[in-house]
Amino acid sequence: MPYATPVKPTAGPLGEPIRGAATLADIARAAGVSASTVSKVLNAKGDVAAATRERVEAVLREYGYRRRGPRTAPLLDLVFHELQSAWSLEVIRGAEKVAQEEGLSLVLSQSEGRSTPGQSWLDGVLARRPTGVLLVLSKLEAAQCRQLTTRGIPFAVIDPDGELDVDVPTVGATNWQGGLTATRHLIQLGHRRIGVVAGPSRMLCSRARLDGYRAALETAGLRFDPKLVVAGEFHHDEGHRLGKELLRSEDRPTAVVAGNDLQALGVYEAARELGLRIPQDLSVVGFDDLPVARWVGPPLTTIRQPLAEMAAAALHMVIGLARGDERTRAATRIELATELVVRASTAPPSKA
Amino acid sequence: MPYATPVKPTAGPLGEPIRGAATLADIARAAGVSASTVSKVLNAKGDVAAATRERVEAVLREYGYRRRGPRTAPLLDLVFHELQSAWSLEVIRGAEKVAQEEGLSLVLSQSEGRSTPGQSWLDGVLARRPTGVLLVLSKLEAAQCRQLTTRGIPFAVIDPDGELDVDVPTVGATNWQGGLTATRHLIQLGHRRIGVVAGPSRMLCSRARLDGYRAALETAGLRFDPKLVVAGEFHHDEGHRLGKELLRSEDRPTAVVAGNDLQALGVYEAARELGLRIPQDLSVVGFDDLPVARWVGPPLTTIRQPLAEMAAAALHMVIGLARGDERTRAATRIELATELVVRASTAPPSKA
DNA sequence: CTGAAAGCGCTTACAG
DNA sequence: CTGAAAGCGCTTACAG
Repeated sequence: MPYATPVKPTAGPLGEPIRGAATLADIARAAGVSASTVSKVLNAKGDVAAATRERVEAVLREYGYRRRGPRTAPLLDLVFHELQSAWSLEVIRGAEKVAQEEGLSLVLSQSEGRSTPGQSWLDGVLARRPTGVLLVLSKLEAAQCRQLTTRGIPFAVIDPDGELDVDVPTVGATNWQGGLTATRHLIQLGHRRIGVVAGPSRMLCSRARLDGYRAALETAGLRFDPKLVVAGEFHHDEGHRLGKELLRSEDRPTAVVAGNDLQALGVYEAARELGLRIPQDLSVVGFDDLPVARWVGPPLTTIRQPLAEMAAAALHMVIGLARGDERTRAATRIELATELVVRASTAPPSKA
Repeated sequence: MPYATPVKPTAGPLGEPIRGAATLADIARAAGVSASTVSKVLNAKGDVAAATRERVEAVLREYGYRRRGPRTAPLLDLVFHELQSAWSLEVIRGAEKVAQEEGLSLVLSQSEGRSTPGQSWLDGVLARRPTGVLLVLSKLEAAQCRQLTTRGIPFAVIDPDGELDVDVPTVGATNWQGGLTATRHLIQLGHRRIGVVAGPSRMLCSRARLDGYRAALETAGLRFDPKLVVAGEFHHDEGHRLGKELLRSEDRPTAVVAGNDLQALGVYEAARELGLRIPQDLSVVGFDDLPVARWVGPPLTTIRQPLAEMAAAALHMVIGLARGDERTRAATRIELATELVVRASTAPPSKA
């Protein structure tokens, strides 16, 4: 063997070109093609035979090729489905902290309502070559996953929106447990008719929370009444609209479990409009524990979801994958615990 | 002249190496030194005589030198003093929209409580060579300004924290006018004892708002009473603490102008604890018009500050400067209008 | 569709 | 402290 075998990068500070890591010339040699051809594959330029392209891509993947070039500060892409409410801010904050510790800079983008970021976003990612990608409430198509993998860019998803391939690393919270705990809290206070303003059913987290609610009712021997369940987007206005629907009905619930804190505030408003006092006439439980939950009147009882910690865990996962850390590769599904925070929006139902 | 004169970049898509823009070799020629020496100046490596360094830096500035290298997707740095509350999110959102339109990616960082970002941040910026830098409630030291200017990285400041050099581009809101409008609204409702929970006095925007309050009192022929003025950080807890101070006093005000919406929510809580109803017993006006202002009970009357638009304006300013646009260079101080949004937290004082 | 060759823009080890 | 020379990693125009 006339050449030193280039190594697969497995450690070393992020962003620094790794000593001994494969160069374009190494890849060319390993794939049995010229440097020109590898360059064309990498830049999606010029004609390359499909078979050649695949062989080169396989070698790129195998060696974990990353362009050297003048060292640019290492980046990490954070992609939101939607930059919405303090929810996003908590995630940003958690990610920013870890990024700073690890010497990474956060690049922020949003997929603008679409659950999958578009090709222009992916082109941008490939051009800026981040250390990794973190998706929040978004998902990637199979082809997009493959492109990232080919370039050696690892990724993880926070709170996946819909189903995902088994091998996509994810971080979430114990949503089912949270729905269960919220409902049990109300049952223990003596509530029997408990309504739900749920999040959109396309989202896994909403479905899990709703199932937790059902489980709590069932184990308490209470009947599940579909008339007490309404669902909509995770916004204040939806909470308001749906809450009003629920509270105007004949046999209105004495308590409501909301899909998140924003919906809970919408329920607050619906209750105000209908002259119902919280918690005397209506108990409300939220989900998330955003800062605003402490600030409203009355302060909101809610299920705390450790958003900053979830972002931090996901970032550590991506960084571990970028380093080729074996222990990270083994544990790419994480659920962090939720927790009931009792404040002043829940109380026993009035005897009326 | 044996060489074509390299041009100063003045137009063309951001991020693309500009046709005809100066290369390192051009700079060396213009400065009468070798390429090696220019490289050393740029990378702060090796010994370079102070005089040589200055000459080279002058030429770098003059030509607006930007490293070519493999084209990386163009970046824009967004630096927060503190990633706090929905306030930051509005700014991020406004910036993100413009960035997307202009094909820029946002890099997010925070200076962690210090009003000036540290050297490690600056090193990062120099390494990733963004198209520009946007500072939010932060400022740069003179030396940091010079380093950015030398590398041809323009910057602007949103809502500057403290005084700034005259030639630093800034975007703000009409804070004085806002304070005036908020106070006049209360005066017109019949209030005579109007308290203020002001923001920190080190911040220009707080001082301007407070001065607007004084001006409104004076033009209405009302006496300014320093006992009715308290000041603290722009947080809920400070609003709560200071509001309580103000409302527990002997001759309590019938209305409070808060420094921002978060402080106003703190005043809400103080009022609840003291058994004062809003707006019957106490009127409250906020500042910012964050989404939460619509969600609380009662919905908050506030001065709307167009945060997203401010961010957008600042971004356009930076982009204009990066392009060398003359019209941008002429107008680097912008104040966007604030606006009174009347909701349900203000009413005439009770006759008691 | 592929690759040898030239070249680009920058960096670096080293001689002076 | 400075620069000529070699070199790095990649891209590109072009011949086959």
